[in-house]
Amino acid sequence: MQALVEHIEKVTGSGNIGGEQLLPYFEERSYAKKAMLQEEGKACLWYFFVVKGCLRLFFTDDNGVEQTIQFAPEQWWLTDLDAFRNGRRSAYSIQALEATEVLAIDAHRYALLPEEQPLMQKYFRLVYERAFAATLLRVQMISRMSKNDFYELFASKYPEFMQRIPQKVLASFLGFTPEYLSELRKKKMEKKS
Amino acid sequence: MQALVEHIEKVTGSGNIGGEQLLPYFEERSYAKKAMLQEEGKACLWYFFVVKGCLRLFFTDDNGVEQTIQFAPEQWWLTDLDAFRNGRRSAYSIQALEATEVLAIDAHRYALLPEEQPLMQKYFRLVYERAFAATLLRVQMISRMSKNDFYELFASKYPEFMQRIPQKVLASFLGFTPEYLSELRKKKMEKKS
DNA sequence: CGGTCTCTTGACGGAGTTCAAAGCTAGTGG
DNA sequence: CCACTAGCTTTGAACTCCGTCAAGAGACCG
Repeated sequence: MQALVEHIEKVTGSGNIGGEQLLPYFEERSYAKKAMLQEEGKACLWYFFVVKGCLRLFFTDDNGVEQTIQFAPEQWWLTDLDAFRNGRRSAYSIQALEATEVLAIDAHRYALLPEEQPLMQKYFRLVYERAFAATLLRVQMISRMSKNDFYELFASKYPEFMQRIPQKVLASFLGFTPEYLSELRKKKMEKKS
Repeated sequence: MQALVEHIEKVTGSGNIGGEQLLPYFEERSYAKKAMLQEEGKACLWYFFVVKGCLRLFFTDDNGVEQTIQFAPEQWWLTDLDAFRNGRRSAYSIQALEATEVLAIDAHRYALLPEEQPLMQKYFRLVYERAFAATLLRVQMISRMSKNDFYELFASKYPEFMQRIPQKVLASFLGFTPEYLSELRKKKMEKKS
């Protein structure tokens, strides 16, 4: 809970938030590496805030290949937002990439939260405003840059994060095949030497 | 102003909003077709809510080709959010695709608005929550589908909108060249007959 | 009517995918 | 603590989608 309180203070710029007011809305949970937090096609009941570790959101395409849409390391929120908001079945699965601790909130309490805790109205407004701006940037990256350039940009921006995740998963996130990622890595090594 | 009030009521589910409270925050403006509302490289001072008509957000790439990032038809908000929020120069231009009426708000009043009008806190939270969810879907579309499939999906989802915009602009939004769009259209016509 | 801007057509090339097979690594059970 | 196996990563060849270039046909504005 402390991790969330810190994040709220950081985002809203307010100090002295009583964590105990927020406690009843959430459940604290721990998952082992590779544990599934949400399965494709099932009801989407939870929204997760990552305290420690890392999650990924993915689906399985027509060829049976897992395609990763989003990562959520520490201090990120993750769910199939569309399904969660509208009470639909999730189009995605969520899996822990590492041993991960989360705060989980259900749709009912998520709806109450901003109404009962006014600061959360502001908190979520700012969180989404940022997330939206970041996603717009990503749309641009994906559609304007070559896959090679996108890979290099990602590699230079999040070098330590690349150590944490399997290449296969990274390839699907960046939007190409593991084979091609392998080729890019090879080229890059050759250039450096 | 009426158009914004209706949108606020629709999004928040609240009735009876006093439009006169909101009036001092905004300026009502009209633009002719092809008018520029914002120019690449200049300060990003305004956030636009489209009352009537349609705007587009674009930049000019290294080859001098205009690349369209977003459209904003009636009831959409549009600006370079990153530049607007952080007081930076805009990386994009904004142009009217048709004769367009907007409500414009500057960064100062935009910051005050949710603080002074509590309902707007909720309104913007919901607007961004939706926009974020929609953009995530778009990221998926762009990166997982072939350009052909993406075109067909867009064509089936927004047939009337496609009539409103030049093909060149549509091609850059969908992420490919006008030449290739032309080829796709041809293929589709042949299939239908 | 002209002239410019937009849309179409076709030839060609290159980036990225698919398929198949061989080396590597890491987790598992004995 | 080692050996085995399943999955991950690398390699290479063939192929496909889509961008680039160039040139012609329409469409729109003065």
